[in-house]
Amino acid sequence: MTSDNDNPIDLRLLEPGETQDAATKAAVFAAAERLFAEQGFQNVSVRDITTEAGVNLAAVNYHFGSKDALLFEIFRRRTAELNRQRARMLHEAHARHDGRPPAREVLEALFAPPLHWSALDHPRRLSLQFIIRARGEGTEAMREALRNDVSYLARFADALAQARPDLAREEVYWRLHFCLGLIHNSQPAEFDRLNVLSGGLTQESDVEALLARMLDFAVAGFLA
Amino acid sequence: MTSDNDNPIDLRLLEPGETQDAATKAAVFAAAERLFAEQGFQNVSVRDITTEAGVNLAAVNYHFGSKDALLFEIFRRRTAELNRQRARMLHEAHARHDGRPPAREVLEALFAPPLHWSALDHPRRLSLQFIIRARGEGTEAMREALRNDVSYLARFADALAQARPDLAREEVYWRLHFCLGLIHNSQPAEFDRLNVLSGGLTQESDVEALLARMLDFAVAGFLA
DNA sequence: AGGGAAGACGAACGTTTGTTTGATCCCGAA
DNA sequence: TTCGGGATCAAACAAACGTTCGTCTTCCCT
Repeated sequence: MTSDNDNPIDLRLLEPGETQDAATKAAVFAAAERLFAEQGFQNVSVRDITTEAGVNLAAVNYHFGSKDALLFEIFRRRTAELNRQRARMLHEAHARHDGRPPAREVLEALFAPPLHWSALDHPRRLSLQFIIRARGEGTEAMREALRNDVSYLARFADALAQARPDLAREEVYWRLHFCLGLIHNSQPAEFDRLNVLSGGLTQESDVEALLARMLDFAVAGFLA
Repeated sequence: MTSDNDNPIDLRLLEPGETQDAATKAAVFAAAERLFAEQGFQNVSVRDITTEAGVNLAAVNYHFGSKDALLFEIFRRRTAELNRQRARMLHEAHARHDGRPPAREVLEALFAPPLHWSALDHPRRLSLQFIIRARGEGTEAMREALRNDVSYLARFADALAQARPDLAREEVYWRLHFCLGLIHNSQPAEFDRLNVLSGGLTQESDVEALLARMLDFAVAGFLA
């Protein structure tokens, strides 16, 4: 049981009908998430997954129906967890400031969960890479889910609009879009290039420092 | 001959050895760029390309060697053109300000070329999507090229460091990285989500307004 | 102890993939 | 006109793909 593996709590929490222990299912899920995150969706075959998980080839279709359904299941579970953490942090920021949190704390609720996931020793490190990948190379079902599930983003837009009531609503959306771009750019390949450019000066492994840097940049940009 | 097609000047400019007119080669190039940009690299087969181009299946391997070589050829040609435009704008900004351009004009040299390409009626609109795609789902050769070709980025970092001499060099690199993230986020899928979120309030088709918005945000973030 | 459903298994299915082959066409040079 | 070589063509290639099929195995329930 490595740190990347699922705990059974997650499995039962999101699928109430699941009564089986399904160790094989969890192994497939964990192996698929890791391989997909590292190599991309189309570059990983069902045989790669089942070999990595040490289970039979037919396990994917038996437990998840199809390769695409497995992909979507991973995507759905991880995005739900990430958005839950963001919503909770935003809620706490509201509670701390009588419903009108400053822009910095709103953006922190947006940035902190994914940035913490990106830490080298975090159990959800590969989940974040998976989600970021889904944005560009995901199934049509994934992209449709990303497109339509904007309810949690709307709450961030509302909070940001409250923090800068003089700003046109349209502008709030654009700047929120820019802030999200900062997160989606937190990919290993981008960090590698940054390291080459800076001659190893930049340390993306220091997550807290990166979060502070990103917040400085984003807050200044949003309040411009 | 649609607007997306290559002109023969490009072909001869980058491959001096080319003596053949090669209308078929240009048709394959144009069809491949469009399909790859729209559907992703792995979701487009050689048969899709040759059918779209109206040529024989073997044309890809005959003219480019392999599917991957064709991909890399498109990538190499388009990134070279984009970086050339950026370098030229940066050079002009230097010329206008005695070698010390303000941050806004440096960032404009970084943002303007890709943003102009993203305009609906621009002949390089799909080229930009292709380049952005290459960042996440590209071949290992592409990602290595992206990682190692930082020479043109170094000049932007130098110019930005001159505009804010008090800023630690390390910080300059980080904020340049953040600025690049704004560009990479200019994908159709992201714009779609933004439109859903804002209820159609945001108009990404107004490229000049978007460039101004992005510059406001990035300059404030960089000077924070 | 026995019955039965769920799970795991090896093996094969039919497609689709990128690539290669050898014949044929076309057109400029001799 | 004849020759020759680059360009195009239909056809086939082996490999890899996702999925499905029967058949064992396992283990809980009565």
